[in-house]
Order: sequence, then structure tokens, then C-alpha cells
Amino acid sequence: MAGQKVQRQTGVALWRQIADRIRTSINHGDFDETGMVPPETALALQFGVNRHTIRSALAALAQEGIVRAVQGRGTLIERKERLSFPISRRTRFSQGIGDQVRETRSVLLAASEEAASPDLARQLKISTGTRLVRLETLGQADHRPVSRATSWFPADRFGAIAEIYRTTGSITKAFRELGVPDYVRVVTEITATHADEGDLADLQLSPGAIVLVAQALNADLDNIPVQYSISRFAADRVRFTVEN
Amino acid sequence: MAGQKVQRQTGVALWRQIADRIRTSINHGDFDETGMVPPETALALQFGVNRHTIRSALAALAQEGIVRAVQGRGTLIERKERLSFPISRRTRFSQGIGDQVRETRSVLLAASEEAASPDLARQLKISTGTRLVRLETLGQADHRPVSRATSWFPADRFGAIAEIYRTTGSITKAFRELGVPDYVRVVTEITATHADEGDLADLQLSPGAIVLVAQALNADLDNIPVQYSISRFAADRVRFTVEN
DNA sequence: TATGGTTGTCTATATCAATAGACATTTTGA
DNA sequence: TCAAAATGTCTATTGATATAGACAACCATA
Repeated sequence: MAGQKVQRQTGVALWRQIADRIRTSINHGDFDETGMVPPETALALQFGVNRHTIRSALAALAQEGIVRAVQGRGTLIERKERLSFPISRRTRFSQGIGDQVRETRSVLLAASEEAASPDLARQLKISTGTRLVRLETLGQADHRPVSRATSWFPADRFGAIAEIYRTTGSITKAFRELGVPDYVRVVTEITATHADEGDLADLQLSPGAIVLVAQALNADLDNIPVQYSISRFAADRVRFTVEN
Repeated sequence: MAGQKVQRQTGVALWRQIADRIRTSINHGDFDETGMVPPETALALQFGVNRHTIRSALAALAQEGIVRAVQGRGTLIERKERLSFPISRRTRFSQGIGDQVRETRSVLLAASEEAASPDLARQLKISTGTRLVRLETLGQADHRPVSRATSWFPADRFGAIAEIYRTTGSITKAFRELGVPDYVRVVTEITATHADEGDLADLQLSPGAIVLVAQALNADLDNIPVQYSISRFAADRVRFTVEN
């Protein structure tokens, strides 16, 4: 926790930079011994800013429910975050993090049908214009949103997937009912960007947060693509783990 | 490119949010037909902000060398970025992106020796306090910095690795000279955060940029850990690809 | 119970971020 | 050659961000 400089005149307010750093420190376990954030005056000294700026940062974290200030005592840590999300040939949402939380759930936000764009067609190895089922889903762990995903499935094979998914809450089960006993992850692409409006709403993020974006292709056991998805994860809540 | 709302009073200035979005659009190829960014007035309408705010965003991108404004004509796209960085059992810096750029290079920034912290010891499966060689390196593609990394190696086996690396510029070759003919990636953890001071300097980033952080463990063919590294990539310049 | 350490609140001031409008300058093409 | 379209520059105003200082309120504990 040395070298705590913040940058000025960058378009990112100091209080937000500091809030992000403190959140990262909390998640890293830096304050586990006391269960408290250092005093505002100490943080102000550490970051080289006014105490009021620290208070703005802590207020943002309190708004997120991560800390709670108690007058006279200090600022208590309420909640730590960051799930480890494994990426492997058998990547599935619930299985990977099932042992890290009490309950995982997946919710269907919206379903529609559309024609494959050139980009989607290339990914799914079909011809442009082929009908696709599009699902918008939200992944939750212990009732807290972790990821939001858009998935596309060829409509000829999986036209009914929305209904089945809505009742079971599981892609794996839906595939099974539709004649795909098993499927594997072919490739995952990972990038990072700032949270957009939808991320803020669905993932309950604070503005300016970072999201990890995973674009994934799943195929059945005959290596025929069955699902292309773009998932957005709150970068503060997850880490990806690639086991080789 | 619809739904272009930006958030106010979030601690992230509008011009920075917009600069990030435009950069992403450029990298995505949205303006490839014209080779130009839309006119400032059009962007102002699209994002729902004043033209001056758009100008601030474009000025930031011009500062990065991504666009160049020409009075009377428009704003030209100078450079697109984003390398695909494969992560697999045989992940190496140069091999993966070698076919995407003309030249890859790796530069040694600093070398030192230190005792293993409890965390490092756990990762490398050694006892706390064991001597480690620590290397700070910078990965370049076509003379542009792509990643900065800190690596640790057990000093008993690899005490001379700094010298060999300095001359060869290759971890693979250095390992070979030190009796490790081959090595594999055991696990990679991927997170994302805001760029820190060192990122700004070494990776020539604009303040407020996002970095992808990859923590990786390499082992020799006897499955004995030989290297633990933390690499930081400019999120705008790379995407990770996990092939399964 | 007194004291030191901590968060809460208030006022004041300076700078950055954003909007608004007007007009100049340059390029392109009809 | 003129007009349209685009970037460049300037002034003015408002609200958010950040600093500075002072003091109140509260908690733990010696």
C-alpha cells in the first residue's frame, strides 16, 4: 500500500479514483485485521488530498453498501467482494462459483428473435440472416447481481429455449431438453471497458466502474456452435481464472 | 451505435466517458468506411452534450495519437489498436502476437533480489523468505508498449536469469540456458482496474485508462513452479483469447 | 469522568467541467 | 467562385470538484 498517488485533471474526479482504490484494498483484504478503513485524516495524508475529498470517496462506498461510517468510532467494512470465475472447456455459470457462495441464480430479463448479423453469422458459422433466438440474462450469486449476458442461439434448433430457460433458470438444462446432452466452451475473448447505462442498472454498479467483458462461443459435442454470448461482469466482484 | 447516453455527476467527466466510447468505436471498426470520426456537431447531438465537450474528448484522443483533426475536413483516424493475446498452456508473449505485428520486443526495466512474501511463497509453492529474483519488464509490439510485468523466479535455480534476459530479451531462452528446456502456463487470473502512475508512464496511457491485470504461474515439465508474474496490459490495446 | 481520537457539519474560496452563443478559418464540391 | 460543411477560437455563465479551517458530536478507554 505504498506509492498512493492520484492523478489530477484527468477527467476522473479524485474522490472516484480514491473510492476505487479503497474498494480494491478492501477486496484484497488489506484491512482485515481491524475490519475498518483507516481514519479519514490518515487516508487524506496517505493520498495527499483534503479530508473532505476522502469523505466524498467514503460516501460513495457507503452508498454501495461496502462501508458504514460510525461517528466517534470509525468506518466499518460491511462487505467484501470478488468471486473467482473459472474459464475452462466446461465453463458454466453456476458450477464455477457454486462453492464460493450459498446460492447462484440466473434470471431471464428478455427474449426475442432476430436475423444473424454478419458478425454473429461468422462466430456461429452460419449464414447471415439466419434466424437467432436472443436472450438477455442476469447472473446472481447470493442475491447480488454478478453478470449480465446477451446470448444468441440458432432458432432452428433452439426456438423454444427461452421458455425452457425461463422455467429452469439453466442453459445446461435447456440444452439437454433440446437434444444437446453436453456442450463445451470453444473460445473466450476477454476485454475491459467502463460500465454503460445498462451495467449500472442491472449490476447495481457505481458510475465509472469497470466491467470485464467476456465473449464466448459454446459448441455441442459435434463441434457445431450452439451459443454465442457476450457477458459483462462487475470487475470489482469477479476475477477470471484460466486453468491450463 | 444507438443508446448513447452518458452519466453526469459520477466523478467521471463527460469528455472522458465520451473519449473512451469513441476510442472503443474506432477499435471496433465502426468508422472504417470513411476513416473519419463523425463531425463534432453530429457527435454532440448523438451524445446529448455541447460541442465543446465533444471537442475536449477529441482533444484527448488526439493527444493519444489516435485521431488528428483537420480544419475544414474533419477528424481523421490515425491509428487503431487492440491486439489479440492468446492465453493457453503454452502462452508466451512474443509467440502469441507475433503474427499480428511486425516486431515484438521485451525490455528489462529493472532487476533485484528479495525474500518471498507469504503470498508469493504460496503461489510458487516454496517457503516464506526464500530468495527470489524479481524482474520488471516491458513488452512492446512494433515499438509501442503493450504490457508491463513483474516476475519472480526462485533465486537458487535462476539467480542468473536477469543477465541472460537482458541480453536475449526472451524468458524462454533464459530458461533454456538455465536448464529448463520447456515450461507451461499452470493458471492465469484476470482482473481489471484503473491505470496507476506506473502504467501511465510505462504504457504511455492517458489518465483514467483501464488496465487488464493477468497474474500467471508457469511451471517446468515436472510441474515445479518456475515463474510467477503480474502483467498489466493497456485494455484498449489488447484482448485476451482463451482457446479451449 | 476526562481525554484523545474519530466522524459530522458548516462556511468560504479557487479551479475544473460543461453549456451557450458568436464568429473566424479552412476544405470540399457544386 | 461561391456556398456548405467542417474545425478553430473567443467570451460569458453555471454547477461540480477540491481545498482550507473551525468546531460540534460521539465513542472508547485510561
